[in-house]
Amino acid sequence: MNCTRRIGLRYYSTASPSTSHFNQRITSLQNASGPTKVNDALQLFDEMLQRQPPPNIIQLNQLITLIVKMKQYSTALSLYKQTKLMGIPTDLYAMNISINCHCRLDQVAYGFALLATILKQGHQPDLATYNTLINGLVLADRVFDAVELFKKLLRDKLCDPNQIMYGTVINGLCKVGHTSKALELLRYLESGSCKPDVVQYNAVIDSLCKDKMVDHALQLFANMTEKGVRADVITYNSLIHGLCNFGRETEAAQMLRDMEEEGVSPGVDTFTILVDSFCKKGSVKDAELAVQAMVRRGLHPDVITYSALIDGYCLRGEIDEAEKVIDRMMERDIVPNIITYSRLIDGYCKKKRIHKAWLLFQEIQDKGLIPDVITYNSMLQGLFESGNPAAARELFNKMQAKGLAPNIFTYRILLHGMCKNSQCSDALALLRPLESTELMEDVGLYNILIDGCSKCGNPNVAMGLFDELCLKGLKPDVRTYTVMISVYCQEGLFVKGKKLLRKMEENGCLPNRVTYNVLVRELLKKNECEEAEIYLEEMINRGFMPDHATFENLLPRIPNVGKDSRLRTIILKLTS
DNA sequence: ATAGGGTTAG
Repeated sequence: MNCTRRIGLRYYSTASPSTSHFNQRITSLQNASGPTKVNDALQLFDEMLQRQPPPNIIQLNQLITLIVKMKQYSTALSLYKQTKLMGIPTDLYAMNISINCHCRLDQVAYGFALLATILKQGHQPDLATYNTLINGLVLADRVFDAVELFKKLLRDKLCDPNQIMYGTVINGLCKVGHTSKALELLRYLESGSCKPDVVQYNAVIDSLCKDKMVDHALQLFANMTEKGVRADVITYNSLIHGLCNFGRETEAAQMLRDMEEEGVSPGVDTFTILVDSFCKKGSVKDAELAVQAMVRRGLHPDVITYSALIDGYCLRGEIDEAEKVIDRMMERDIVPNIITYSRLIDGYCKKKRIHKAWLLFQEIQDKGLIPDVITYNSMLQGLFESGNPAAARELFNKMQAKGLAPNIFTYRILLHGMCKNSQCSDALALLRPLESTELMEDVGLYNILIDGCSKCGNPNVAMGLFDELCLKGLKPDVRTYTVMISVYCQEGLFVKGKKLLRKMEENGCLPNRVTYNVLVRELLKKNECEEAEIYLEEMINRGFMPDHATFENLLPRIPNVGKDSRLRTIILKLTS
């Protein structure tokens, strides 16, 4: 204790007065928060650069790190450019921070260029340098390259990887869904001298949850605890999220109690996971209770929490309650963002209150908020469903004019809407320029088109689309097969329809309730009663009930009393 | 004494 103090004194006594003054200001900025933080840091930076003698690189690195933590990567890089212009010598820390900034800006190549600079200057990159680059590759979705770099470092003995580097690789493997590889690496770490910490476990636990293997995740969590690695709030968040995603809210709530018992404080996001999950399940009541529970702990719901509530109320059609949530936000000075409003707009559209939706859509733009693809998608769907395809088309054009790229959902909404309004040739024309893009790799889009063309009276086009999809190597799903069975039957091609029913099973795609209903209904419509009977029995044996529309076709065909028939027996069995 | 890894909305 005495010793450190003496060292500290010596440090400050040799420093110039301005150095300690700047140190103080950096420290106070590190603890600060608020909207002026970036500007304050920039101002301090300017002051420091104007000082003679120039500030040391350590202080500048500290300050720039602050900027990096606020995700202002390009600003950080421009500050380094300035220090270079001032002739202040750089160091490896500064280089590493710069590499990280380039990686975060999706410029891994620049990162590697800086590595070359380091080497050219005869310096030795360190673990942080390499790790930053590996992570940069991971961030750029080049996990394979990241793993290759890691292997090369091992092979050429360029560095001795530590926990953090293994963690980066584990995280990368998880990101691309190679959870079992990640788990393997984790186990390897456990057996070695470089023991994994909670961060590495978290990556795998989260990945297992996303792979729908929540129980495995829970097991790993237990493993980890046994090994003396304490779970943190992120571990619990992942597990609670995983449990909620599979309807295991009760266990999730228990997990929350457990974590508090273990002395890990849940954060706003922990509760928001629960709120969101209850809302999606339709129980806003429970969601509101979760909000109360968080407030009781002195935590305050944020934009995300409130947005989840809005979604919950909209889902139940309780749009008035959703509106009230906006008021609650305003009272607490929480500013709704584009996602908040998009959910409300979607709620209005689903309630067929298109006028309200449109007004809000305009209003938020007047406020300076910029609608994103999802906002537009909701509006487009709303316009189509309220019987205004022309306005929808106009909005689509406007969105493109604004430089907003439509996504696959936009096209699904648009094509569905157009086909429904007998504009399937326009729809096809719209897609022509997209033929070689990945948008046309979407089975959902084909399903819409096939169904649309057939309903517009173009069964041949529909059949052609199905062939096209198969030729492309896309995998038809239940909906594709169902629509095609319906198309074939409508065209009187019963053999083809029946063949397709068998083929879909062979392809590992089981027919569902809709498939059978469509098949039976179409056969009945075409007076193929014996065939219909066969499939009716099959569907019932598989536990599927005829739906309303099938029944309507079925009832007039029940033979009169006294006459016995299979159909009659089936129906009696069903109605008894 | 300044750098590198993890969760998180539609």
